[in-house]
Amino acid sequence: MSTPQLEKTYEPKSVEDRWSREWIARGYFRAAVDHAGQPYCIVIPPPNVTGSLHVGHALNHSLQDILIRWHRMQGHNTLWLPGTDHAGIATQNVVEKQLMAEGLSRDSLGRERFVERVWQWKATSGNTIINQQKQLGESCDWDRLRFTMDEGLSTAVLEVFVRLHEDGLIYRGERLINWCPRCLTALSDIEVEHEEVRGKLYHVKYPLADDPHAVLTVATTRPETMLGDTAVAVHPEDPRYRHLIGKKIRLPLTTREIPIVGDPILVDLEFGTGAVKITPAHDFNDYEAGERHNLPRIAVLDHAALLDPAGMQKGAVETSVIDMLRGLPVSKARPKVEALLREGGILEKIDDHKMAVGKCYRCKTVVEPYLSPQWFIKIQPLAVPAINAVEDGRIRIVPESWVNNYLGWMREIKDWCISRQIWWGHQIPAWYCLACNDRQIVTVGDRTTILQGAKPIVSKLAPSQCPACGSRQLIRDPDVLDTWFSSALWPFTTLGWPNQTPELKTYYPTSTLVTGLDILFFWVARMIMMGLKFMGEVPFKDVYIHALVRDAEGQKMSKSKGNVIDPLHVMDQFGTDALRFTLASMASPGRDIKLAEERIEGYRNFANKIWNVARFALMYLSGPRAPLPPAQRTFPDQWILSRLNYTIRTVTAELESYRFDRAATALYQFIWHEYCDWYVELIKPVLQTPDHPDGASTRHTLVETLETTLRLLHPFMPFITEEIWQTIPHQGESIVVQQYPTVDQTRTSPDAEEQYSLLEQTVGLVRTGRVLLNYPPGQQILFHVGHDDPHRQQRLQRLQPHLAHLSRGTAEVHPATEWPVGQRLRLVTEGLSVGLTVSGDVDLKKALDRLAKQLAESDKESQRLDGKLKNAEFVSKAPPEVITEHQERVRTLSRDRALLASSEAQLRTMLGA
RNA sequence: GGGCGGAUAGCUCAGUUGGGAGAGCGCUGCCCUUACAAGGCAGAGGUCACAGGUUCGAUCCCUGUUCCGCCUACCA
Repeated sequence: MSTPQLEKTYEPKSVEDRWSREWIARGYFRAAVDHAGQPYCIVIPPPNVTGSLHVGHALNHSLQDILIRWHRMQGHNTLWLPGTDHAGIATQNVVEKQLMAEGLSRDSLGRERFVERVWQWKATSGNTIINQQKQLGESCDWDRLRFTMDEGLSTAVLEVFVRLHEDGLIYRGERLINWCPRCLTALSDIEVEHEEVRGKLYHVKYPLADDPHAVLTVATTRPETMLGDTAVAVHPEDPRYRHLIGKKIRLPLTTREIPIVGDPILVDLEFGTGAVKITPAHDFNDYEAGERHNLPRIAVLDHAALLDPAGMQKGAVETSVIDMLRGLPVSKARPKVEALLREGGILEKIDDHKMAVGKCYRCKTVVEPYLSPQWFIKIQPLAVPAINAVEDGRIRIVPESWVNNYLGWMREIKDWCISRQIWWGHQIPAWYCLACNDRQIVTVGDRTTILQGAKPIVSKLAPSQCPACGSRQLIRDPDVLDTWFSSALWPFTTLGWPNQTPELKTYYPTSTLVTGLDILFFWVARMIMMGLKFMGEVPFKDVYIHALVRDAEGQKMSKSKGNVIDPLHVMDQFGTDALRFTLASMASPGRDIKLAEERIEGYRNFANKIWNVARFALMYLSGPRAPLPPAQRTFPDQWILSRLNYTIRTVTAELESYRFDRAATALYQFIWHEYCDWYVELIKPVLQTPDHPDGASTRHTLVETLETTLRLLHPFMPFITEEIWQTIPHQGESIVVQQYPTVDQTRTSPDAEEQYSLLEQTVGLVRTGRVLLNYPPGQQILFHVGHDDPHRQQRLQRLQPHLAHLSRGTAEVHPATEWPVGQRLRLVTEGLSVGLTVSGDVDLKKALDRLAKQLAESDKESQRLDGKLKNAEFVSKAPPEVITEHQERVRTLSRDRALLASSEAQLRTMLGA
């Protein structure tokens, strides 16, 4: 009988390519509503269509694939739904860069041709990450691949927009919003990254209007915005200034006078000078203060964050100043203003000052508060149900520590600015009648602005005429929606909503959402709000939040730092399974992952270990195999089955609580240190003896355990498990669709486990003795073993052949008191004695050191325990079982001690002789 | 400013009802023993950040301190 041969080392590359194609071709990942089993569905966090697989994706996707493969094997009706996100700003940037290289620009093409161009780009480059995902072995239903700009999803976006508008939850208005002067678009609050910088605090003396010699000194970090000041605020209870409230300031560099107002919210008595300038058009706090005091808003910066002559004119800035500053960016204007103030003798001082600046999360340009008409979602009515869903447990966030984070954010959530001034995305379904809005629609050059107050006609389809005046002259709102608007709908639009599809009925609510912390607010919170609003049900039951992947030093990976670990490179070098297993094993909750290549290499070695133990099994598999009931099998077989059962229980329980790290550790421990290190060594004598009476049963256990273990491991290491599984005896066509192992109590054997503990302890002692006496590993030795406890003494008797084999020698099993007289080294632990014959002239120094050390440790421990037992309070208050345990330990220690001491004495005699 | 998380072996991290401190990697020594040198065996290495408190007993529970990380915030 010929058995298949495996190469000596595992070569992942060809195996992975072959199986990732084959699995898809055979349709194993395809879901169908009429499949048997309870539905289990995950929608993938759609990566940017511009993206390529980075290690964060690798982690995120590996964990999802583990969950999905696990549930598929458990017989669930499993759907993992893949897709990509159109990533408005990012994608537009990519294509614009391409155009620039061709000497073209977005504006030169015009909107329609530009959008066409982006679609072209998507058709050629948009599948990069999808192909890489397949390489990672992701078992998504690829036939259901979705894109946020698909026709179906786009219809859903229109539906949602119109319904929210009808419900009064979407409105348009002029507000101060975050504006990226490079992307030339609005951003939502959470698209702004705050970064602490060292800035300066300028103290500027503002003269009073009715007494130019009296001044009020204000403190500001942005002196150039003073041109748009419309008031100065002091605290109404500030004895220094409160008499000034109601008076006026002559605003320097302008010809304006502005009022002094009292504002307890804006002003902090302790900070700066206690007087604050108010610039409602360029600062969020000032904007609100302006509302409270009915102040005008004067914008002195334009949409590119350049000093705007028109704005300055409106602000009555002195003509010479306007000429000096016109068209300058803030960075250049600030020193000029500073110089002007200094010349005017009104710059009191400049202090160093720590402050936070907001930057665009896409391009890192400093974001400006910018006054402009935008679309918003009134968020409070959506947030309340989303808070409830988490509070009452309909949604479980894992790890739980993020719950408060979520709730805190949701309770203070502000209206969501959803309009973006870009071209790539879902264009807002709103039209304006030119006739009715002639005063609100202004065209300057080729730039049309729809001012606040214009009346939009919101509709899924383009209206043919104005319902008010019947005019057919309509223009569409040029803005597109925030990308997160469509991804907030992802869990139900991907399943066919707004159509009531069978998929929607079967798989919604989805089971688990796996994501990184960074998009908890961007995405998760919004999906919950939208899911509850439009489906009336939570979008998923569990949210598992995993860590961030950092480099080995704990630094965030970034291209500019050059410390990125490229998952594709790593997969190429060490194998995909090794990478996946590494990421899973490091996914401990609440801790970031510091990824070093050595770790991946370590798990590459693990894969190789599995490969080789499979080779071993194949090598000895010829011959009959007999499946006896567990109780009738040999001790090693009973033991490994018991351990296997324990491992199945552990892995399953850990996966149920999303402890991928502990599940991975359990698998590693079992496979390497129990199956390979001990079980395989224990059964070698049987396998290597032709026609051994236990041969048939042992071969069966060997392969049964291996096969079960492969299934247990498959979600973590899909490729190698499939490859090996195919070569060993198995039923079925692929491990992908086999049943996940379940606990079987008949496999558990406490007796075999006890037997094993004694074996391990004994063999360990003999091997230690070997090293102490410098006996080479290959040399056969004679040794005695005995135990104080008669029950264990009997066990040793039964273990005799295993002891002899694993210790490479001849084992004499007798109670220590009956050992024949002779020169030997005796090692003792917990009542177990092992004696190695000392022959020839060996160096006994190492052995003596070891005995001395153990004696010292034993004494120390005895003293500690004695101390506790002599403590009356301990004896009276500690639970009885703890006390007896302590007493037992003291007894054992003193018996061990006596034997060790006699052994030491004997060695000394031998040395002296 | 507020909130959260972390501090355990040289490094990365486990440690779930408080009672003898663990793993992986690295390191040291001995071995090419026919599954595997990407390996085997043995071993060294830890006042569990610091200070108090609760308890018979604390790595674990409580309080405070220090250091690090993250999130969040309108000190101009």
